[in-house]
Amino acid sequence: MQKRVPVGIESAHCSTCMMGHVCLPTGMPSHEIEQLDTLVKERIRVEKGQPLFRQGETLNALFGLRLGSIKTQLDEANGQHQITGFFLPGEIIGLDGMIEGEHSSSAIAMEDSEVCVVRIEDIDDVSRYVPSLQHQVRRIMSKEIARSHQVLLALGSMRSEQRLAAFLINMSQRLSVLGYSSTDFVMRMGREEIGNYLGLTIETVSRLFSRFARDGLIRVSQREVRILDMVALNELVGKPC
Amino acid sequence: MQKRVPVGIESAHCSTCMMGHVCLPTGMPSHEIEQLDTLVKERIRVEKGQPLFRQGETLNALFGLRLGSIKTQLDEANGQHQITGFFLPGEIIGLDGMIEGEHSSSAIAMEDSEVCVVRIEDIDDVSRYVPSLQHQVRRIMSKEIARSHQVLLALGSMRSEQRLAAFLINMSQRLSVLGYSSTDFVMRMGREEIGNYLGLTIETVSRLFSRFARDGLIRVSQREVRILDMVALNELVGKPC
DNA sequence: CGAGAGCTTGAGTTATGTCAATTCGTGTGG
DNA sequence: CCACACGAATTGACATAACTCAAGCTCTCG
Repeated sequence: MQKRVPVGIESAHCSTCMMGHVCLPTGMPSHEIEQLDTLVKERIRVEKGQPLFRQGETLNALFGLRLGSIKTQLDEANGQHQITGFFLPGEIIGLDGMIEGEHSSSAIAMEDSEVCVVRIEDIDDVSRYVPSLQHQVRRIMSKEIARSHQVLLALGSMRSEQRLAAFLINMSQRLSVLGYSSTDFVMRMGREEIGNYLGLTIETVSRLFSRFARDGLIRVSQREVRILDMVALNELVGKPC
Repeated sequence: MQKRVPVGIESAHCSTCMMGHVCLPTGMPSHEIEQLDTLVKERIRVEKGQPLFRQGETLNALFGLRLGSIKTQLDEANGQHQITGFFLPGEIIGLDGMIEGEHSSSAIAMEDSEVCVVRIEDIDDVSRYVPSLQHQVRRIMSKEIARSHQVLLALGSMRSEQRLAAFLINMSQRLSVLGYSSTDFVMRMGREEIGNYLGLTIETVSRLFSRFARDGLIRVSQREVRILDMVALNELVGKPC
């Protein structure tokens, strides 16, 4: 069985896609969204653990996550890596590395996933008659910059418990936008991945989950989380020292 | 005296600008660069310590740094802040926050500086007849994403000495592109700012400078640095543990 | 020349990492 | 269906990198 498989394109139209309201077309008027329908010519299924793309590969497309979850990471020469983002359905992957036509990070599926392929040159074509598409792309890139600055803030100026609290709040918010419960969810990533992302060891992450649970902030069992005291979590992040 | 002053626009043409080769027009053919000459209608001088813009202000332009140096930072409710970038001449500021038309960070001059103002709507106008301008903007935004991911890597997975080494290497490289010596330069930021940026305290940064000097990697006096052993610095970053 | 900001250095504390042992959970094969 | 095996998570004891607090130094600028 292949690891990275094109799938039928029958319903690959932005105008009819369930994710439209949280994906690339967010906020565009419906008559313009229809004009995006030529944009996605291909969809790809990626198996859990397999790469959507690898750092250094040639880049000619963006990917809209339709289903599943994907992490991006910088791979270092010494075999280490730093996770730079966890992506949920509706989010766009591959925005870095539009530089010299080469991906500057790797993207790996955390569960069986499916992405819409949006080729860069098609973006240019379509935006000739849908100028607002340019705005959308800029908006999304800008959002990615702002997002990574937020992570920077966490890694640069928060203590471990604040980082994890911020992480949980962030997951909660993004999942609730997708229509899931904001208090009750399953994390798609393991402790090690959380630790790597937050610049902490797996043991520290584990201890923090236990402590949060003991203090009544959350209930946690493996990857299932229930947030019991969102107010306290927010206070933890907002009021340091 | 005003803190943020428009200056004469006499030579504000990208085609004749000294910074052209490292700024927005990088890599564009000269006949297209000429078409950018309508893009910059205004230049602004910002005094040392003064903001070019503040987090939350309305955004309608990007800024190309012409002269001086500027830092960007996220301001937190509690008065703290996290520096997210140090910018040198030729670099573009204001790429985050193209989201909801609001700056998501503040930009503050670290010395008397001067920026070219590029209004967003002018970008859209001009790119109608200079399509490659879109590519440039995407390229620059992409680069900013990749850059912040690199910082993320530093904060997430490097020890203090590696972070400082990476910082020095990065400064060295960027300055040499600007035509300055890559081994001998003056840092525009103080110890506190370096510490904030790298997620370290001022004392740790100071001790690291002393240690690097003692070990013969650099010579340092206040903000003047001379890199003596670039190889060792690179090894420090590349080969952890 | 004096004052203040910025930097350095030392001594002691602490948050987080490291190492190691144990438990839990899930999937596999007998 | 059970038992085993393996990876993931937890927990404890200990080590240490980095922080905090504090004192003193050194530029710079007025």
